[in-house]
Amino acid sequence: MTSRKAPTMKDVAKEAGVALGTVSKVINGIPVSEKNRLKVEAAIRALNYEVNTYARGLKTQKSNLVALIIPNTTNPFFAAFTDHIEAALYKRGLRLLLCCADGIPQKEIDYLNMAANNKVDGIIALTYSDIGKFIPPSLPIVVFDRFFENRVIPRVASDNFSGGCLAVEKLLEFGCRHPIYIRFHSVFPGESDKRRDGYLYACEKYGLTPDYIDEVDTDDALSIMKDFIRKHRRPDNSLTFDGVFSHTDYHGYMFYQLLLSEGVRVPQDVQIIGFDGIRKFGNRQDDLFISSICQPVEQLAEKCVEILTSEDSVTPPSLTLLPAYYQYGGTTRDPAALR
Amino acid sequence: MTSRKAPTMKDVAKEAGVALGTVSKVINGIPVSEKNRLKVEAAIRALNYEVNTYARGLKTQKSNLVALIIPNTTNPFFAAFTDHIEAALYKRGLRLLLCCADGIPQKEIDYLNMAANNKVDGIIALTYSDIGKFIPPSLPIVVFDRFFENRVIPRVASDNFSGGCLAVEKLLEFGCRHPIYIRFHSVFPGESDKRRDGYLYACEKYGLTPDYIDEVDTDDALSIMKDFIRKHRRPDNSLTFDGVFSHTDYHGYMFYQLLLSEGVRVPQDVQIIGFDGIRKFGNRQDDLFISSICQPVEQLAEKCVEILTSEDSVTPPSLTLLPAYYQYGGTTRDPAALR
DNA sequence: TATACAAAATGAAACGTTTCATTCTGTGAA
DNA sequence: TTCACAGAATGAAACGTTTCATTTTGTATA
Repeated sequence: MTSRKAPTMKDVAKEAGVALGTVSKVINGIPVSEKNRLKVEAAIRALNYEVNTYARGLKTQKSNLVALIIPNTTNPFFAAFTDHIEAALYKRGLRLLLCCADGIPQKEIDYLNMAANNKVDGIIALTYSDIGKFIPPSLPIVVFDRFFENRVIPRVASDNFSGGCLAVEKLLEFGCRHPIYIRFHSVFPGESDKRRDGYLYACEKYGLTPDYIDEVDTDDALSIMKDFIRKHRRPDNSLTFDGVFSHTDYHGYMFYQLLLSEGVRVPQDVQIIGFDGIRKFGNRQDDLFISSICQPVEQLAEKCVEILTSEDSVTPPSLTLLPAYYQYGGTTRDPAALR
Repeated sequence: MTSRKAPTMKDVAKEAGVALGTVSKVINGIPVSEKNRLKVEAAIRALNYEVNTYARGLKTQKSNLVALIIPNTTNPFFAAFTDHIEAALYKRGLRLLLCCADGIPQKEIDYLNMAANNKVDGIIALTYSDIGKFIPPSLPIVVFDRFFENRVIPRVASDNFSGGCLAVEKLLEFGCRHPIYIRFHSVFPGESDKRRDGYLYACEKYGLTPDYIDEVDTDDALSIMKDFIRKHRRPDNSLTFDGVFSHTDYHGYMFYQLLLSEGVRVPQDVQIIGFDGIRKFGNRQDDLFISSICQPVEQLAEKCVEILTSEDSVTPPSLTLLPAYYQYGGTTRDPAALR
C-alpha cells in the first residue's frame, strides 16, 4: 500500500534528511555537495518523485510548451511541417501543443487566446485568416509564410520567387519551349504568391510569352483545367504548351492525372513541375507525387523554432527566406534521374 | 503604459470591490448575486484578466491536456488519426500534446514519463514498442490497436478480422477467383494481425486455396514482391492470381505500381484491395490510393477520447472494435463505382 | 587552538489559484 | 423594533515549487 498522493519535494527532503532548498538545487542541476546530492538522488528514486509542473510553472511562469496553430495535419505539407516542428522542439526539451484550426478564423483566434491563457512559451502559426490584430503583444510568435498588415512579426518562408524562376529554368533545361503556369490561390496574402512573380520574371528573362490559369481556389478547379486544355488544343489535337509549372503539387498532380486521362503522355509530350515537394507516404525521399520545387520543410521548421527560442536580446529578422530546391518526381525528362 | 505583469484575481477583486472568493466563483460559474457578478465581469474586462493555468493546475491537479503518443504525422493514417483526435478533444475543451516517438522505444518511454510528469489528464497511445510495463499506473490511458501483455488497458481498434473477410468477399464479388494476400508485418502484436486471420477464414469458407507473402517488414519489400510475381507467371506470361488483398494500402499501392510497370492491367487482369483507407491529400473522400477496406478513423478517434474522458466510475471495455468498410479507389472492377 | 572567510545548507516567503470555515446581510416573523 | 435564519460574501490556508536572505559548516591561516 503506497500513499495515495504523489510525493513532494518536502517528502524528498525529509527522506534525504536535507532542506527543501537543497532538493530544489539537485533537481535543477545547481551544484551541491557530493554527499547531499547522492542522498537526494537516492531519496528521489526511493520515493519515485517527479516535479509538479504546475507548482514550477507558477513560480517560473514558463511552461516549456509551444503551440503550433495549423489548419490540419492531413495535408501532406502540413503533416511534414508538424513532424519537423515537433522534432525541433523535442531537441530543445520543449513540448508541442497542436492546434488544428481548419483555417476557420474564429477557431484560429480561439486557439490564439487559449495559447496565451495557457501561458505557452511561444506560438508558431500557419494560419489562413488575418489574425494579426489578435496576437497577444507579449507572446513570442513566428509565422510561416503569411503576411500581416500593421504588425511586425518574424516570418519564415521558402524563397518562393527564386523557386518560381527555378521551375521555369528546369523546364527549359529539360527541353520545354512553352511552359504555362497554373494556380488556384487563397485570398490571403503570403510569400507563396511570389511563385507567380518568379514565373513571370523568368518568362521575361528568357523571352517566353506567359500563359496561365490564375483563379481563386475552388472546388471547380478540374473543370477550369479541362477548359484550359481544350482551348490549348491545336487542330491536329496536339497541345500548344509543353511544360507546366503548378503553384502547388496538389493541383499539379490533378493536372497530371487529367492529362493522362486525355491521352497526353507525361513527360514525353508535357512535363510538369509542382511546388511544395509533398510526399505520398512521408517515409521516403523518393515518393514525390510529381517533380517539384521542394520547400525545405525540415530547415523551415528548425528555423521557426530557432527564432522562437532565440534570446530576447536578439531582434529576429522580420523575414527569413530559405531556398527551395528541385527534385525529380516522374513528370519531367530529367537526365539526372535516368542514371 | 500598462502595468508590466499580468493582473491576478486579487487585482480583479480590488477593482470590483469584492472578495477574492467572489471573483473565483464568478470565474467558475458558481452562483453569486447579480450585482457582484456584473461588477466582477466588468473588472475582468477592464483589466483584461485571464486565469493563470498554473495556479489553477496546482490546486486542482487537472490540466485539460491529453498526450497523443504516435510514431509520426507524415504517414497518412497517423495524420488522419491525429486530426480526428484533435477535433474530438477540442469539442470537449481539452487540448492536445503531440508526441511523435518515431516508433523508437526509448522515445516512447520518455514521452510516457514526460506525460506523467506534466500531469496530463490522459494518454492516447499508438506505439510500436512494448510500453506496457512503463505506463504509470495512475494515468488514464487508451491504446490504439496494440496489445500489451500483463496489463489490462482499454484498447480501441478496427474489426480487422471482419475487414479481412470483407476484402476477400469484395474481390470474389467483383469476379476474382484467386485472391492472394500480402503483408510485411511489424514484430509487435496488435489487432491488425487479424486481417490475416480474416483472409484465411474467408478462403476456408469459400473453398479457396490461400496463397500469400507474409514477411517481416523490410526495405526490401519490392524485390520480394518482384520475386513473388515471377514465380506466379504461367508459361504464357499470365498470372496465376487475379486478386490481391494487401495488409496495408501502402504495400498495396507499391504492388499496384509494380504490376503496372510489368504491363499487368489493373483492375482488368488483377484487382487490388488494401487496408486502412489512407487518402492522398486528406481533404477529399475520393482520393484513395487504391480500393481499400477503410478504418473508420473518425469514429476510432472519437471512441478513444470518449473512453478516456468517461467517468472513473465506469469501467471501460478492455477492447472496443469498430467496423471497417470497403471503398472504391480505382483498383477494383466495382460496378457501383461506374454509375 | 583561535580566527577568518568562502562555500554550502537552510527554510520562510512568494507565485495565483481554490476551498471552506467564518462572518455579514437582508428579509420576514414575532 | 427585535430576532432568527438563509443566503451571500469573506479571506486565510493550502497546493508544490523557486528564490534568497540568513545561518551553518568546513578549511586554511595565524
